[in-house]
Amino acid sequence: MRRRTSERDAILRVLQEAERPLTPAGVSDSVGRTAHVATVYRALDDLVDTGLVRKVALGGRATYYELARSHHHHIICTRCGDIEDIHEEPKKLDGNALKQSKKFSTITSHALEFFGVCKNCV
Amino acid sequence: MRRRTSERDAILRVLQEAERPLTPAGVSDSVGRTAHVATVYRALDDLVDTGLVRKVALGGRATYYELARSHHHHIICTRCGDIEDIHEEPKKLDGNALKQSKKFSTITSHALEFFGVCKNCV
DNA sequence: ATCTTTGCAAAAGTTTTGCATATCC
DNA sequence: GGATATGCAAAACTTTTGCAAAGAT
Repeated sequence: MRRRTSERDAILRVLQEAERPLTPAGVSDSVGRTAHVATVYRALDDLVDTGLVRKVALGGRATYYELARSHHHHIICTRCGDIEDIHEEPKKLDGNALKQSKKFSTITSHALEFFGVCKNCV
Repeated sequence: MRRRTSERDAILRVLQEAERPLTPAGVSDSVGRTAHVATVYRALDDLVDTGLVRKVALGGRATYYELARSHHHHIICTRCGDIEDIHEEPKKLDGNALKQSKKFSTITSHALEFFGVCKNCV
């Protein structure tokens, strides 16, 4: 069984209040000494397993995590790093991909990230 | 100016012969002592700038690189790690995303990765 | 009481950097 | 010759792990 602890509550709260995906280090900074970095890593892994949190690969050196709210993707500004949410129809994407695939019969998830220069940085 | 060296040639050759994206460590293993790991990192960065190579975020702890051939994405098997190429119409994706965005007026690139279980692993 | 989670500290893995030397043009 | 790239070694990060102590059910 999985247990509820004050550390995990704090980590979830941080993710809820963040308006953008956070790295484990970012989460750790926000929770301060409430939870050790190692705990943040372990808790994030568990939360991903649980389905409450999603792992986001934005291409930087670290991994990002965000609360698993409604299905969406991101546009990332390659100059300032600003991030905006983009909503897509996942079924259409997955269906098109599956139609082309010879090796796969099921797609369980997908990641779609856009990169550009935001209006502030142009 | 950017210079052509035997190390970069070797690195490009490795990427050409690979049928899947490679990590810097993977490239380094393949080129052997022809190029130092630090050289691989620097060369890959330059090759990305040049546009010959693309950076691929597959969600693992390391970054992957592949030759920038025709525009495509990947399906990754979450059990065995097998990878298959998927071709999409980038303009349609980017156009839809841009239509929704308030902060961005240009999209320079995007990354789309699918995850599933391949037929061998089912 | 038992099983899970935490903190700490150490290790493993990834990426970056300074500097002297070698290489390219 | 002058600018750029390389190797090496060290440093900076990111992530994982073993273990004893603390906490949850």
